[in-house]
Amino acid sequence: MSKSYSPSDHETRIWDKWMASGAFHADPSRVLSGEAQPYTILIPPPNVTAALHLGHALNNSIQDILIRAHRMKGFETLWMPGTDHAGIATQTMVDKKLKEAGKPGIADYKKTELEGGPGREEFLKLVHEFKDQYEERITHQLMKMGCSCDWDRQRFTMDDICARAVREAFFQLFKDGLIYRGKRLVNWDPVTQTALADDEVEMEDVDGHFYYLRYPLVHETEPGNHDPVTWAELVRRGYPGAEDHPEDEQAWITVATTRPETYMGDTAVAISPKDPRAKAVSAFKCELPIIGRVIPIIEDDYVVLPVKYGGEPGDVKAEMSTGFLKVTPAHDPNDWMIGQRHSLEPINIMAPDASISDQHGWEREANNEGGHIFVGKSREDARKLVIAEFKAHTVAEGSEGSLLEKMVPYSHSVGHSYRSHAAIEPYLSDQWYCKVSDDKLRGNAQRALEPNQRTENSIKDWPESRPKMVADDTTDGSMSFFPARYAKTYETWHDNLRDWCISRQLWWGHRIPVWYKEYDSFEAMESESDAIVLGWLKDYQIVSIGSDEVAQSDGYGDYICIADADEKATSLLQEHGYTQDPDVLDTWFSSALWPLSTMGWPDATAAKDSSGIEDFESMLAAFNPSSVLTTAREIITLWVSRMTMFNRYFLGENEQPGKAPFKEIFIHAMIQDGDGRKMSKSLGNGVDPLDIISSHGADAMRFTLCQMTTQTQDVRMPVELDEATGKNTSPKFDLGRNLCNKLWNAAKFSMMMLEKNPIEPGMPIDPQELTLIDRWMLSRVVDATNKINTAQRNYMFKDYADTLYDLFWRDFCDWYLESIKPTIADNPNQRAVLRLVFEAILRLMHPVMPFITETLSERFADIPMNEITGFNFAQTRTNETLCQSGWPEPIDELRDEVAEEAYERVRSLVSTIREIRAQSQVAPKRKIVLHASGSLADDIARWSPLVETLAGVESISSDTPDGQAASFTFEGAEYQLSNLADALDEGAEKERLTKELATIEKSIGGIKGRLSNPGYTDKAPAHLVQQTRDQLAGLEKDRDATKSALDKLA
RNA sequence: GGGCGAGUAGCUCAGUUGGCUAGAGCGUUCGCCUUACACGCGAAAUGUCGUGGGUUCGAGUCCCUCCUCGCCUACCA
Repeated sequence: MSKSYSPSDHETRIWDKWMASGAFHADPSRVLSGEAQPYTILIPPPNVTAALHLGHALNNSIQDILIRAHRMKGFETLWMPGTDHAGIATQTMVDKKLKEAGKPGIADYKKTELEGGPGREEFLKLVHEFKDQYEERITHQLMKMGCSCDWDRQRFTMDDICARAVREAFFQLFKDGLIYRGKRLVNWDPVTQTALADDEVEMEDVDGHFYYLRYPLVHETEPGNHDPVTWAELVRRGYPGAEDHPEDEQAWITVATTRPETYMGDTAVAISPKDPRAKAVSAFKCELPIIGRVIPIIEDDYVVLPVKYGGEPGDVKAEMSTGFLKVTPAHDPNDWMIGQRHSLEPINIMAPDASISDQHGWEREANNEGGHIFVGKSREDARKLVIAEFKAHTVAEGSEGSLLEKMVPYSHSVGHSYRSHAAIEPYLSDQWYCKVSDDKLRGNAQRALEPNQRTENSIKDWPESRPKMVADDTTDGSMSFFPARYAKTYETWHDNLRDWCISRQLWWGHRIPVWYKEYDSFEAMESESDAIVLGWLKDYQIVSIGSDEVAQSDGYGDYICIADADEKATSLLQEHGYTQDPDVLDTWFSSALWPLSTMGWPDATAAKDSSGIEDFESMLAAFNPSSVLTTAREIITLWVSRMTMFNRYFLGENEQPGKAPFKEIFIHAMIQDGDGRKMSKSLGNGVDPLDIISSHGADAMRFTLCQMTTQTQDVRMPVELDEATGKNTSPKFDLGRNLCNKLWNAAKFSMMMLEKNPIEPGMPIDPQELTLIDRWMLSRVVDATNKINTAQRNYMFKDYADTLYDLFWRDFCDWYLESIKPTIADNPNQRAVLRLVFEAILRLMHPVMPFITETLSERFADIPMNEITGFNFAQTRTNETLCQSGWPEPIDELRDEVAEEAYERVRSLVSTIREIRAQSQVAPKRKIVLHASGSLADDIARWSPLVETLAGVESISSDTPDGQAASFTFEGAEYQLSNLADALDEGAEKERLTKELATIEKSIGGIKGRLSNPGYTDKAPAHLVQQTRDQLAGLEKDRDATKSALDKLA
């Protein structure tokens, strides 16, 4: 074996071996027949937008650790791999790449499409190419990391099987009235020109201003005619402060806004009914300057009173507002609500690119309105122009002051697209919604939570629909978060849930399976849609809607949704004048179906036929619900919730909700750089997993990531630029690399020992016949195995890694291997223990460090193992490879407290001697003599030759040393070491003992203080007090022995 | 504004229900190529456990106050 471990020499070969062995392939029949318990993980499908980063490496390492451990424990494991089409992200990315390459972008293809050419199709071809490329890259990365997914079953969220699930889900929800179309304000991304869901909007702080705009007050004499209202009139009506203005001039009110450019869409000004000015002005109207539109003044409780009139001091709105609120229903969600309450017609003043437009709802010319100078301007330019215009004009000719009363700097947070980063425009449009607020979706997502993780309020609002039937019931109350605190995030999200906008104005994604046709009259629509159902579509399950709010507002329209529309149905619809909705579904709609679609739902036979995977029909029954979902916390709302709602909804039967899609959800930390910043491309602080694999090896990376995975929400990884390669790396990975190297060498050394003196097959060995050190080592393995099992059960990955490290490095290398050096050659039982313990260590390490352990396992394959009674391994399908071999399952009786205690004394004695050697500067190779008599001499005789080997002791003498010697205390008695040097430095020896004495005295002081406190002796548990007394007694003995040694020197 | 998390050695982090003199890795110092491993071995130094209070015989751990940082969420009058 080479001097050090070189990962690249082995990883590829080992990977190929695993793939050839079929070790990762899940067999549902073993689950259904009861041969094995299922253990399932669904990969959070990575976006095909980019290569995997370190966060993915962490996420997938964790999943692989869990999967490999359970495989070895005898579970039938399925790790379902796949990728996500990531609609908006991918489409944007491809567009960007095309433009960078100087090729036509999506705008050009859209133009072609409008001209009747094949724009959409052609563009999608390019996206598919991009997707194929990245999917391959991602798959390759996962394989390099060692991910033991069932690669034969890999899915993509837009493949045939997943697409069928999407169509069926949409159909069912549509049929059940849980999908509807609505005309309302959505989060509009003007750059990508699509609607976004609430959680795709990121809030960012923006420095802006409050603009105070004056709107002149008018009487409307008759529609289209109005006269100015004077301040004198307001004075008469008791408007506070009106008397401060010239009485014959036109009066105005002032509105405060951060978005003056939307004033063209104002349809009212609102005032609180509690405002003392309300009565005085509500009979009047306002005239929008420049445009000339006359709008009413309405009273609405939503409006906050300014501080002056009784508003809460400290409330930003009360502090900054004037009490008059401009109402722009088409461009502000709150104004939309006010508009609904007061039946105001919204006026949309923007084009989809957020430029000011009079072609999208603002009938400027028809209504003879001004403001043409704003048309065509971007939001930003329009704002500047509005401000300039207001500044340049006065309320009426000759009046004082401009229409722009003042500007006040104001910083607030504004929604931005998580993709284009453009400011979100609340925009009025027709969109499809999923009624997730329905109890059958939201309610059952809440009920899925384990009751101990739910809040009282939530249990009150959404009581369980039925009690748990059996212990492992996977419906209500079956889903737990780890760490538990994340259950709260999940619950709160549902508490505030609004209906989910599922349509996206994109090309890349699942096309909405709805066809539309317009009719001249309601009767025509009715009769034809009846005819359709009975006629040319009679072979299909269809739902037709001709009377929802949008359909009616558009005239007479009919929407048809067909269950699993095939090409024939599609062409029939086209023949009859129906066109398919051009929009696609939100990516998360298909992601939400991941636990179902990957298992072949709704039609496993079709899935079998199209994929050629014979056992597809058994998958759902065998592997849903999955065991655990491993993901990052940002996904709780986007994904976990939706998967839960859909799984329960679609697997429900007889009005009863179905099972939750997973039993446990593990939320892992996010990796940040050394300064606590997110790793990102733009900051250049990202670390590429493949770079680490090539510099340190996959196992080193995995161990380090595992070791970093604590229960906190963030972990930091200092990033450094490797000058040699020009790539980012982190010194943290050295930990893993060093461990691998140590393992390699320990294996080399063990093998050397076992080859020199081969193990011979024999009868099972009784652990009681083993030497102290062997019983100790076995006991340590038992202890570590228990700790690791607990750590795995609770997703405490750092505990797992630390336990491995301590067991292997500290116990096995530092003490066991060093201890057996003198005896292994002559003790066949010891060789059996070495072989077995090393095997157990390899298996315990394998889930974290699969490549090196498999490699070493190959090397050890020919070295026989003797059975040690009670040291068992789990039953698995085969032991052909280490990754399929059984997990250590030693019986508890191998935990040997006596051996642990005895060896602890050896270690303590050895450490004491080593300390003296170091302090007295004994030459490292020099052998010394230990003088000990009495019971310690007997013990050492039994422990022999451990102390000699470990402490560099040549012999143990029961005589007192005749010449120079160093004294030390051990367990309260005085002993000597001699032959430390050719001549002992008495001064140094005295100094050492004096220092030692001071340390002991200090400890005694502390302990005496505690014992002299009556509160302690009276109230603390008796065993603790006794322990303290024993400790004091021990220390006093040590003190006396040290003193006597010191006296002898003097 | 609401919620969550973090603040422990120079750095990255552990520290279960309060209970031996607060730990690990890296880094640092000293000595070593001691029958695998210098990616190593042996030894050592380094802490007012963010602040201030409280409960207790006893607090890194429980309660309250405040400070700093991060994340989520709400808010464009």
